[in-house]
This record gives sequence, structure tokens and C-alpha cells, in this order.
Amino acid sequence: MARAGLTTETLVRAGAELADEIGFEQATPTELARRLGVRTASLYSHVRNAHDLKTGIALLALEELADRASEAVAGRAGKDALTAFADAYRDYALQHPGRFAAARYRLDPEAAASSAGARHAQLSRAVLRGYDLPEPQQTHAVRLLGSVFSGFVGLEGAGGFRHSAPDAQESWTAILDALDSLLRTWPARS
Amino acid sequence: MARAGLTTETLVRAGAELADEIGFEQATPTELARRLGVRTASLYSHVRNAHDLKTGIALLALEELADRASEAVAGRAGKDALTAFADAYRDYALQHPGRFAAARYRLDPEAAASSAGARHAQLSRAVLRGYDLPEPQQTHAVRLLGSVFSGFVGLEGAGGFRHSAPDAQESWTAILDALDSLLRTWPARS
DNA sequence: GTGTGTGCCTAACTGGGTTAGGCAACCTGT
DNA sequence: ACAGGTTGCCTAACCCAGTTAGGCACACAC
Repeated sequence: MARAGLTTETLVRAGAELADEIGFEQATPTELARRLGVRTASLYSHVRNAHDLKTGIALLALEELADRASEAVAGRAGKDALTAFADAYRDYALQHPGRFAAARYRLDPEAAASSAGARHAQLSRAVLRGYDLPEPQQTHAVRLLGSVFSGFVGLEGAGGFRHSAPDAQESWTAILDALDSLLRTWPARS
Repeated sequence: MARAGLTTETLVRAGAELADEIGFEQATPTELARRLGVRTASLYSHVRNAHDLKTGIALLALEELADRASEAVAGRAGKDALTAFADAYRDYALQHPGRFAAARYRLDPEAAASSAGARHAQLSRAVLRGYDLPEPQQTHAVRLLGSVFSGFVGLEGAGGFRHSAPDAQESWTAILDALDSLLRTWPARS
């Protein structure tokens, strides 16, 4: 019997493809093994268990997302940077729904530490450089941006905007305009 | 053997409790039956299957959330209404994490139609009455609010703000200030 | 007290996740 | 070219969740 040449890397990448096709939750070891033409038990030489596999996919997705965001922000500032950053995020979610769902998978502290989480935080702050906010407003703004992007994309993916006009793209543009305007005039403190 | 007096209603309410205690995903028919001192198969006289049970919990949560939001918005306007609405949403999520997760459960169109979805949409628009935005800006603003609240609460629940200062409450307040200010000066169009 | 309906049961099956242990394909050195 | 060890993938087995079919007995209606 020919060896399939599995590695942890292979499994995680194939798992990510699978997640994009059938959904992150449905990307089980059993289904993955089926796709790879291999018995389920064979996966367990390369990943500890199902959770481990999912964690691997999540880490891959976070890395890819950070790569794209980083590419988007490079050489841009102000609203340009904000828009490019936001679009990188949303486009990734639309092109890779399974991976994006994975990126929201709850990581245990150990996995979280080895994740691209820190890069994401840095990138958000880089976007805000053009707006010149003092601490702690900058942290609040980072959290606002994270909330809006994650919330919008989550709702869009769940079909929340599908059955009402205008379409999601239009709202997305308007919301980015609004955020830009907000960041330029962030209220000092009430 | 004494009858347990199960009904669909009982199961859904017990399921909601269970979800709050151990998580929505973990609130399985098996575990629910254990809690109720009943065999798993016995549940199937009252709910069609596991998905049906989860849908029931989701509908309950959406109803409860709409009740709270409605109560919060009544008799308030402008920033008052915005804050009360937002807090109702967030407080519910903090007090009932399982139910809140259920509220984000993907419903099939039939269930969605019978859900409190329409009430939620109405309530968002009611909050915005005080800000007097023309269409289509109002729709964009509704979607922005939905995105921010759902995103923030989602990130907070996932522990996204737990390991950095300042604490989530402070950012929440700042973000509501910022949103109020944004809504009062929403950019006409670029 | 008897009959009837139905609530919860037992039994059995499907399918996913996981572990233990074995066989054979590959690599390494001669 | 071949013998050694290594290791990749296998078979076999088990557990646990979800689900269905069918039966017993409790509770109410008379």
C-alpha cells in the first residue's frame, strides 16, 4: 500500500480547504480522512485529536489574515489604510468562510500565545497611527474597529443582510466613511 | 415509574439553563436528558431532533432579548436610548452566555420567520429616531450598531479583552460615547 | 374498576472520535 | 544488493452522541 505522505502541515492545509468547502464545524477528522483517501485512525499520528486539528486550522487562518492585513496596510495611511485593512479582513472572510470561522475558534492559552494575535493587535494600532489618538482612546478605538469588522463580517456571513436592501457592500462603504470621520473627531471625554 | 411531565416548553427552558451553565454547543440532548433524570430517547416525543431543540433555545433567546431591549428603549430617546439598548444587549450576553450564543445560531428560513427578528429590527430603528438620519443612511447606521454590539460582545465573551488594560467596561462606555457623537454628525456622503 | 391514550421506557443502529498494536514500505549503511 | 531499524498507515476495538421502532404502564375518562 502506497504511503500517502501525510504530515501535520498537509492535514492542516487540507483541513482548511475542507472547512472552506463544507464549513468549519463539519470539517471533522472523519471527513478529512475520506478526502485524503486514508483511514481516520491514520490521522492520529500527526494530530493529537480533533481539537488539535481545529486549532491548527485556526492558527493557519490567523497567520494568513495577518499576512493579508499587513500587506494591505503597508505604505498607506489614514483612511486609505483603514479601508485597505478593513477590506483585507472582509475579503478574506468572504473568500474563505471556513478558515475565517476557524480564526474565531476558541484557543487555549498556549495556542493563543503562539498565534498571530500580537501581529493583529500591532496592525490595528498601525492603522490608527494616522489618526493620532492619545491613550487610552487609542485602545478603545482598536476595540471599536475590531468589534465593527468582526461583527459586520459575522452578520454578513450569517446572512443577516441578505434579505434587505441596500446590499451589504453599500453599507460597508458607508460604515467605513463613518468610521473614518469618527476617528478624525473622536470625542475627548464626557 | 413516575412521569416527568415533559413538554416542548420544559425542554427548551431547561436546555436554555443548561446552555448558560455549560455552553450552547455542549447543551446536547444527552446531557439535557441526564439533567432531567430521563432517558435520551424520551426527549424525541417532544422535539424532533437536536437541531430542533437548539432552534427552540435560539427562538427563546431572541424573544427574551427583544423583551429586554424593548423595555430598555421605552420612554427614552437619543443617547439615553442608545445606551440603554446597548446595555440591555450586552448585559443579556454576560448574564446568559449560552442563550446569547443560541441567539446567533443559524436558523432555517421557516424558524427565522417565526422569530423575534422583526422586533429587533424595529427596535434598532426606534433608537435611531432621536438622531434623525435619512434613508439609506439609517439602514447603514442600523447595521453599524448591530455590528458593533454583536462584535464587541462576541469578542468580550471570547476573552478578547481579558488580558489587556483597560477593562472592557471602560471601552464599552467610550465606544457608546463615540457612537453617539458619530450618529449626531453622520457624514452625508463622500 | 375498566378501558384508552400516550409518556417514557428498552433495545438497537448509525456515525464520529480515539487508542492499541501490527505489518510493510522506506531509508540507511555496508 | 541487502539487512537493519524506523515509521507510516492499517485493522480492530471501544466509547459516546444522536436517532428510530416498538412496548409497557401510568393517568385520566367513564
